[in-house]
Amino acid sequence: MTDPLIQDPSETEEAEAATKQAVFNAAERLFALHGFQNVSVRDITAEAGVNLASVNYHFGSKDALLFEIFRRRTSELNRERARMLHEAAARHDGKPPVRDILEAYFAPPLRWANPDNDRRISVQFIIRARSEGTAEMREVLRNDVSHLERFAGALMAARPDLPKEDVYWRLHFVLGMVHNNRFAEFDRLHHLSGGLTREGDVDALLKRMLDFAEAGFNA
Amino acid sequence: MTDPLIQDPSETEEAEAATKQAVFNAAERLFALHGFQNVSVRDITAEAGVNLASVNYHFGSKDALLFEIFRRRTSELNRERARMLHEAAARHDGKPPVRDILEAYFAPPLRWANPDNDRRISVQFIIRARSEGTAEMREVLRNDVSHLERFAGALMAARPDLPKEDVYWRLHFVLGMVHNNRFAEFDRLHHLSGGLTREGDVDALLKRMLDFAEAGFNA
DNA sequence: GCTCGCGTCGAACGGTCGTTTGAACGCGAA
DNA sequence: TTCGCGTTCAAACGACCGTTCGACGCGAGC
Repeated sequence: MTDPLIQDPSETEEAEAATKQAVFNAAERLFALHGFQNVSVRDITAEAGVNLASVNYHFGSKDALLFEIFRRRTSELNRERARMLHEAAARHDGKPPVRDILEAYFAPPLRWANPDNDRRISVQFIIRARSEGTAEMREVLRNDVSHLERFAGALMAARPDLPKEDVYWRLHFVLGMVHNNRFAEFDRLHHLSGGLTREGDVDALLKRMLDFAEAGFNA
Repeated sequence: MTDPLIQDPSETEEAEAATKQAVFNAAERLFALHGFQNVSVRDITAEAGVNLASVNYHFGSKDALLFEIFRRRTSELNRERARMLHEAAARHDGKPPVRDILEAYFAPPLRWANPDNDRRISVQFIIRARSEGTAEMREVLRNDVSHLERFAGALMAARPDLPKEDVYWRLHFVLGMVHNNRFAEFDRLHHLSGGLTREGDVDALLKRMLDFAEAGFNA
C-alpha cells in the first residue's frame, strides 16, 4: 500500500506484523489438519514460535482468529469462482452453457487442492469449516448465498426450459459432489478400488466430475 | 433372546439396564444436535436424568460411548441397504439395473430422516460422525468398505461395458450426493431458492436424486 | 533524555473437562 | 436376617483450556 516493493498478496489489508502472519498460517494449518476443537491456542502459538498471548492480542480470541481465516479464504475462493464464471460468460455472449458454469464452480477448489499448490491446506480448512465451524461461521454460510445466486441464475439462463425448482435441486446435488471431495474420501475410494483411482491428475478428475454433473443436471 | 415376549428391537444384545439405554439415547440426541466436542458427559447424564458416573460405568469412557452408538447405527443402516440391494437383485435375476442399485443406497437414510421417523436423529448422528468422529471411527469408515464393495460389484454387473475405474469414480460422486444431505444444506437450499424447495416429501426427493445420479452414472 | 505506545513475554486465573473414588443403596440368594 | 453383587450416588482429582494481567524491551516523537 505504501511501498510498492512489498509484494504482499494478502487481501487489501496493510502489511501485518510477522507474528500475526505466523499465527494466521500456523492456525490455518493446524485447524485444517486436526480440526478446530482439537487444536489449542497453545498448539498454535507453539507451532508459530510466538508467545501464548499473541492470539488474543492480535485477533481478540481463538474464535475470532478462526473466523478471520474462514472469512478470508472463502472470500478468495468465491472471488475466483466468480471470475471464472465471468470469463465463461464473456466467451459465450453472456450465456455460458451448463458445463462451463459447473466448471467455474468446480475448478478453483480442485486446483487449490493440487499437491504442489500451497493453497491445498486452505481447501482443507474450508471443508472443515463447513461441518465443524462455529455457529457464526455456519450462519455466514447459510446467509451468504449471493455467490450461489450467480450460479443459479446462470444455470437458469442456460436451461430456461427447466423449472426453477429443478435447477435449485440439481444445483444442490452438484454442490454435494464438490463438498464430498475431502482427502479422507479420496483415501477411502483409493482403498475401495484397490488403488485403481488416483487423484493426482486434477484435470482428469475435473473432467470426470464435469461429465457426471453435466449429465445429472441435464437428466 | 430368552423371553419371546420382549420385543426389544435392539441388536442381538440382551435387555440392558434402563440407565444404560437412557444414556445411549441422550448421548445420540445431544451429539447429533450439537456435535461431539460440544457435548460434555455432564450434559449427557443431565439430559438422561442419571448420575454423572454412569457413562464411565456402563461404557468405559465418553469415546467408547460415542463409538458404540456409531457402530450400532452404521451397522443398522448398512444392513438395511444390503437388504434392499438383495431384494433388488431378487427382482431382476441377480442383475439389478443401475437405478435400483442406487435406490438401495439412497432410500434407507432418506426414510430414516423423515420428520415422523424416530430414526431421524440417528441419521444426523451418522452424518456428524463422518466428519467430526474420532480417529477410531474414521478408521472404521475407511477400512470397512465391504458394504461398498457390494454396491460397486452390483454396478459393475449392471454396466459391464464400463471400465472399473469409471465405476469407482462415479460411485464416489454418488456417495457425495448422499453425504451432502445434511439439514444445514437443506436449510441453505431452502433459503437460496426462496422457499421453492421443500424437503418434506421424501419420495419426491428420492426420485430427484435418482434421476440425477442415474444420468450422471450413465454419462 | 524522556516519554509514550506497541508488541512481546512469563505467569497466573477461573473454569470446564473426563475420569476416579469410596461409600451407600437395592435386592435376590443363602 | 445376612451376605454378596451389581448399580447408583456425591464428591473430588488432576489436567487442560481460553483468557487476562503486569512487567519489560524498544524505537519514534516532542
